[in-house]
Amino acid sequence: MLGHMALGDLEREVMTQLWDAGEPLTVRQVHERLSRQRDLAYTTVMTVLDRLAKKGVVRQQKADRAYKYVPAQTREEMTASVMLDALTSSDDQDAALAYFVGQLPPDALAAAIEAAQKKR
Amino acid sequence: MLGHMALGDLEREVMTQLWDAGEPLTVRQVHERLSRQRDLAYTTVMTVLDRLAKKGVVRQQKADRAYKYVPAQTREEMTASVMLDALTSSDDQDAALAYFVGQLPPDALAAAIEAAQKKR
DNA sequence: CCCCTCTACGACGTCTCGTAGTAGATACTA
DNA sequence: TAGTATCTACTACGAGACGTCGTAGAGGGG
Repeated sequence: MLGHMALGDLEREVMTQLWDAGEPLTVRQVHERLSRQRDLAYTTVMTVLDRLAKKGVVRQQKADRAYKYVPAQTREEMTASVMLDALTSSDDQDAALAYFVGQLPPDALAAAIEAAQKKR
Repeated sequence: MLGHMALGDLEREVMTQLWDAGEPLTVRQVHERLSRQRDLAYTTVMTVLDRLAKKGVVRQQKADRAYKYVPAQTREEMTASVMLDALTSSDDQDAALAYFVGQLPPDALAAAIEAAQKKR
């Protein structure tokens, strides 16, 4: 159930906070961080986090009284998932991948391959 | 304005017809082809084509009385666009690309690179 | 016992999308 | 010329996603 639904703007902002934090955050903490830039009700943030949890994009872990929320995937994994989804749900995977690769700056591609190689 | 809005299911089916046809089609022609598999009103197809045109995904060309519709991009281009969009709209392009590449079957990647190379 | 903090649940407006009907223009046809 | 078929334009409506909150209720701390 993790695949291929798009996140809304606010949902993406919330994810950004979670990723940037690097550790599980409570609703209150996310709300605080977002409040530096926007004016949002506490419950709004709660609702969004709840929906993200239902989508499987974040996980909740009970911590004391409150829940802490943590992304189910890293930023890169999520981005790569979306790309992979686009690719595999297409009827022309080979051609599409070729075209995609062709549009990439060649050095970026080389760097990515090397980085991927090193990871194994 | 061509970037990054997702197509619905029916919209995708219509695009498939246009791509498969390989030539501009009228509403009627698209409707006929879709009717082989589904039961749809003529105007439904018209609405969808119209919306696709407003999104810039297809172009209309006046032909005689009726419009003909033609995809603005090839299948591969569209798929690659979506992938590229996901990548560039991310905060971690390098890592995401590396991760993506790492998830690909190695031979698929090699084949794609070769195909892309040959194209220039 | 009262207050603060959380979560649970419901609500409402807006947009997108699937689905379609009706009206009006144009053209073919008897 | 009057009628019929064919197109586009415009409107509509229900469902689902999302942004945005409010209220209710549970549980801990003074």
